[in-house]
Amino acid sequence: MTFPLLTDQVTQTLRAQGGRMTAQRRLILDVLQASDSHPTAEELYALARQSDPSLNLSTVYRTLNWLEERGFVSPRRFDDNHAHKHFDPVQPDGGHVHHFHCRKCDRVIEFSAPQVELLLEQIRGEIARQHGLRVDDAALVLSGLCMDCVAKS
Amino acid sequence: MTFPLLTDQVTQTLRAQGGRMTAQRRLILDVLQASDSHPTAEELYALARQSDPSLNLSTVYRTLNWLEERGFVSPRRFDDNHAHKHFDPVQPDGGHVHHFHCRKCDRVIEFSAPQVELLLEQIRGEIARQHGLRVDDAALVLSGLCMDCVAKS
DNA sequence: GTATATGCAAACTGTTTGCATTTAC
DNA sequence: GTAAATGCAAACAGTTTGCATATAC
Repeated sequence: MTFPLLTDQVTQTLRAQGGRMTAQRRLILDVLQASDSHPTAEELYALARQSDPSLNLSTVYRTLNWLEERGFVSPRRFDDNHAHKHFDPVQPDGGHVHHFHCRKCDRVIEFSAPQVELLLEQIRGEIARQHGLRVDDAALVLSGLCMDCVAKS
Repeated sequence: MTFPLLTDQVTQTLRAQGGRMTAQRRLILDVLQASDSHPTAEELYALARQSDPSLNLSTVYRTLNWLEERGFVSPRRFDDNHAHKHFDPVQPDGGHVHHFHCRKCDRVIEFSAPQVELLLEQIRGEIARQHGLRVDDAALVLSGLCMDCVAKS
């Protein structure tokens, strides 16, 4: 799951926008590319410091933000600790609610449809079989434009 | 999407575990129940303080954690700001990678299968049609036990 | 040479914790 | 009366920012 072109692409963008390819950025990109473990900023920092102990954590954050703004990396959140959480009441019937997040107005819309549940069940089975693991839960987060924002555009 | 029984259920559990139903807890539960906006702890705090300005933020956190531990509320994370992020390289072909999160060893396993993509496509269409919105992206996070942890148990 | 990045320390946000006081049972 | 919950302040983790210094172009 590595993309040998990442550093090159970034260098191009950098050039196009009057930015500069520094040793730190190159290092961070290398580490990012070499890693398939979804590192957090801190983990990436620790890895990169093995090569350059003088690297600063804020440089890592600045670089990651820069990369994210330009679509080179995408943030994911898996762990429930230390995260900015939203709390929903849990459904008494144990049924599942999934979410749609409008990227324009930030609205969150819940949905749950039997057909969706059925399809998800197939996916869960598929993945469980393929990887030999046990799937207990499936969280689906769709994103796009909600009805209101679609109407406005 | 409200469950009138929430406060009652919590009271029962509380009783069963030697806990106490306080005015603060009742207030937090009421606010949680009345709200369909997926409030964060801070938002919930702000809402609840309208009824009881002496309510403390740490009480809100403690109550939410208590509720979460007992399965009464479930945390969700939607916003990319202020969250504990994991960074992945974005795939150049725009293809999709989904994730499996082992709740025991915290390992994250990527997967992407054409069948899954196909099923997700159906879900996206279904939801888009049902709600009249535009779905640009679908993030699927499965969780359970990974192969290693299954083997160990 | 100049604009851009860096390192460092200090600030900031969201969350947790220790402890004395209050309160539900 | 006693164990459990609260309020408060202080600590904590992850992230951002201001500023002087260094460096890519």
